[in-house]
Amino acid sequence: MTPNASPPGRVTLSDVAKASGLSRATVSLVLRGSPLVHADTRARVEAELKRQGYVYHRGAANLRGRTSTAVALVINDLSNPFFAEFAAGVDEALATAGFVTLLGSTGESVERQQAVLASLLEHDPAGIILSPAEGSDGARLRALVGDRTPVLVFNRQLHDGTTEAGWDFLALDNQRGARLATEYLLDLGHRRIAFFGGHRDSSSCRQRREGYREAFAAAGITPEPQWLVECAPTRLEAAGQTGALFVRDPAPTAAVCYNDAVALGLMAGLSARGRRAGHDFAVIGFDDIPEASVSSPPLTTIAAAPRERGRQAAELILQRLRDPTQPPISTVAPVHLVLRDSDMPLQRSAA
Amino acid sequence: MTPNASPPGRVTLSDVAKASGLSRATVSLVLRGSPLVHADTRARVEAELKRQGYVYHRGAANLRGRTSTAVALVINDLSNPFFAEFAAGVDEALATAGFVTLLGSTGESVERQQAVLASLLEHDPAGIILSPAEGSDGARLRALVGDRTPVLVFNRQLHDGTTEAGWDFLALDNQRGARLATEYLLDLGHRRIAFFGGHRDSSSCRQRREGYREAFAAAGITPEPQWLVECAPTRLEAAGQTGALFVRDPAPTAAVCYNDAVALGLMAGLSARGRRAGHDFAVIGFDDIPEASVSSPPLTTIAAAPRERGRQAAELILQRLRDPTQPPISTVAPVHLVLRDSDMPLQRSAA
DNA sequence: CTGAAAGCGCTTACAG
DNA sequence: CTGAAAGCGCTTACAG
Repeated sequence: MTPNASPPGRVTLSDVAKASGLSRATVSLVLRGSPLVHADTRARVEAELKRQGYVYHRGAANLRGRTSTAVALVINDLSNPFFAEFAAGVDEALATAGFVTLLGSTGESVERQQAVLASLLEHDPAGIILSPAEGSDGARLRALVGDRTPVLVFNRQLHDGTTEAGWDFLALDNQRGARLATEYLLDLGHRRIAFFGGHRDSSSCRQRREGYREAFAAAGITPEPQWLVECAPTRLEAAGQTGALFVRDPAPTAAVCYNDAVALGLMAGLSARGRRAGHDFAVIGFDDIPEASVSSPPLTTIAAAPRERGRQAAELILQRLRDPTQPPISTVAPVHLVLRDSDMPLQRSAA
Repeated sequence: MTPNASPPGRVTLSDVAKASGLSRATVSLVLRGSPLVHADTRARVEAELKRQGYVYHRGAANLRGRTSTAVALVINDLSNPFFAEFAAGVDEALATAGFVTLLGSTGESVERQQAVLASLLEHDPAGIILSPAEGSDGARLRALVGDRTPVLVFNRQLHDGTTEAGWDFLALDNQRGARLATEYLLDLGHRRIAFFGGHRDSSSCRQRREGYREAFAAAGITPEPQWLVECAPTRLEAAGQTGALFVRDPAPTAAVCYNDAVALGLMAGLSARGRRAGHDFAVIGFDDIPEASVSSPPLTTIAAAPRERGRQAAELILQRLRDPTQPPISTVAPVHLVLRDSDMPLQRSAA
């Protein structure tokens, strides 16, 4: 309020204590709502707190109490809407619990991930939510993080196995998602269904392929090996690989895609060949990114509710902070089919 | 490495000092790369640091030195791709400078904004990057933040004026962007051009409308008042308001939209009326969100390069930390037209 | 080139 | 119900 040239200097507990003629201990008790303090004293202190514009210094409190009210969130990249939603969910739930989110991005680089974690660790997070960069080495991560800081691994399994390493794990039900998509297409009458996109060596791709196989097995059908086409999980790569679907006759009439980016790329690839998803070829994605609902046609897909996953991840790490001794838990988050317009029954494609 | 049941307990400077037969002061000097320390001593300390798995406690250092290596980033919502990109840029630049990002989301609520700021302030950020919630009151914010913590306001002006309040300001060149879009449509032969979407009382909307007027003025044309149609800046609202464009004859043949969300909604609204953007009506957006490049048709728009803006915001706040006394600076970030397929010359729409 | 002492802003036993 | 003292993990003068 007063126009000061020099920065005012922080108001501390001591200042407030002095001005109210009390000890710092008493003011501290007021701050944390202790019932030990007399109501009059409390009122007096609170007035003084307000008057001086006191701001609690959580860092000092944490140092003294050897606690931390921060949780580090390490993700690939916020420009991926899936992770942006996830981060929003994490931040929301952490804020509600009185924690602050320390953000770090790896850009899918294992080296940057080490650097980012090292830096975040210096800020003494109570726990870490880590969506590992592709190719992350569990042992190396563990050597860096140590065993003082609990970690929740999200989405991707670490190479040497997460659960065994004693870290919690939250995964999407990849297998069930792909099974749901495949079953739905089978119900629609399709028999020649491709699994399109993704890399065989990624754990999520393996799991989704497994769900695809499962649905075929349940239907008593054996999928042809050439219906499995690999490609990098990007729109561009997928568009470029579209041709691989039609090299042999009879070609597939439908595809379960590794993710939405791939599905969107496939739809573009189909357009380029004079075909249209939902009209003469059925396409199902995975993720339900925001674009899926506004593509043309809107994409039928498997939704993973990333924001809800974020909240769940935050809850899991908070729970771990409350009870550090309970054995590591591995959670599989549900997933569901969202029907839009990119699929259709077999008849139409035969026409 | 050793399977401990009980948590290991933090390794401190004292531990390392003791083990190397030195004082804490010396170890501290090693940590910060002081040239005062003998090379041999340094080597000895560094080996011990590694051996014990020492992790620097930046919070303790900051407390002692009365410094902070955190910057708070308060935004509306990460699920908005514009802000997600912005946040990614901020985080990237802060990380490079050795700072950590404290994340907070307001969800466009002025009350939550107060709460989030209060909470972040307790974590003692060196500075704050604030993209204010709509309707934010500058005086109220300033009362909360005080004048110890520098603030960079991004994107939206505060109600009582930012610059006067002594805070730095980074804005998009809204006016120039809208002028570029309008001029381009005029060049294409359009004369009846709507300004579609946004709320009159938001400063960015006012500025964009001003750019629109400017282009008309330069062309010596007076726009009709009914070409200004308001609506909330969401896809859904925009789709619903599409009809307002065609209530009077002759109707506009083109629209400059408040933002991409509105433009996408308008394109949907046009489709519903049997029209198609880029074919018989010209549409230009603002923001260049990722969806703009994959909509159907891809959207011609004004790009604000949000990631680059994020980096810029981080640079500005870091600069302010270096020199707290320099007068508040107000920066206007450039903006440019990205041509895609949702516009077209007038002739085609006349056909 | 290295060490002893004080202190950043808090909280936690321990007295009274 | 309130206060005096010690200490969280660091850094900063000040000596030597």
